Amino acid sequence: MPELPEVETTRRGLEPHALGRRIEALHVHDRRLRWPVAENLPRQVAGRRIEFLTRRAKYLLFELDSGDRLMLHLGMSGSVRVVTASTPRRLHDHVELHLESGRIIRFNDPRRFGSLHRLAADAAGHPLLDHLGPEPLSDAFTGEYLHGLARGRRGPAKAFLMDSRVVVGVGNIYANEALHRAGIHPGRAAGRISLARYRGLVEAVQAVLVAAIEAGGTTLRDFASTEGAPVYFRQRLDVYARGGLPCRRCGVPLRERRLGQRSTVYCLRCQR
DNA sequence: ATATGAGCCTGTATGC
DNA sequence: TGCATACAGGCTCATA
Repeated sequence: MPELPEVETTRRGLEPHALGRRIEALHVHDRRLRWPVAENLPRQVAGRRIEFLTRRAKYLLFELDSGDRLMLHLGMSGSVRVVTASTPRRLHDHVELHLESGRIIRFNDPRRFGSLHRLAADAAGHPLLDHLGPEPLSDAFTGEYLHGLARGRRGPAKAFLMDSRVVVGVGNIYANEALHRAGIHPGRAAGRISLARYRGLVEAVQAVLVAAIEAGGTTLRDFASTEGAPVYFRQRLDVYARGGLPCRRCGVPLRERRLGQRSTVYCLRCQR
């Protein structure tokens, strides 16, 4: 499932193929994504040039010379490949961005939890972006910030960390990893964690994300020649999907339970 | 206001 | 072997 590192790696892989290119056409083969793709989208972006490719949370933003932005979310199972017209379409290739270079950016998404929107140049914002918290790798994401926001909250730390209004880009895998690294029990009330420990959590989140982005960067050299982005990076994970296996730090078997409808793995001894 | 649960989907793994 | 069922999860929405 694409988390922030996968999205960022996708952005970097796409950038050399997209930047400065004109969009010849946008083909939508299946509109039924997380939200239906607007019917007039193709004609709104046809002929526009891609000036920048940026990222906000897990959204990829194609900034066009019209001032509009194309906003692509990979959802859970989405991935992108750069191909040419001779590459046959695969099952679940829902959207194609045909570039004047002859390259095609193909979006594949079996579960269709992804989405594609247009942000109009004159629009102030977008409902999906307006309430997002800070980027985890930005200066705004600090122990002080988390500690202050958590005041009085009784909900579990893990849910707090995964709340996109608190901080974006921390999905289930990296929430599990970061909490283990920071020694915080995922079920602990968010409001009952000290400032010092929140500082440690921020460091842990950043370390885990940076490591994953670097792993992605080495896995993936060129989108066109590697047939696109692998959805998963084979990064070493300490706790995720390791329930019952020994904790890498202390050796005690890791616990696994569901917390907030999500699989949660932690060490009873290292995480308090 | 915060907190919790449902639901969108389909590929994969498991159970009978 | 086949079929049925459970599970995975990012995100928003509805409800407590």
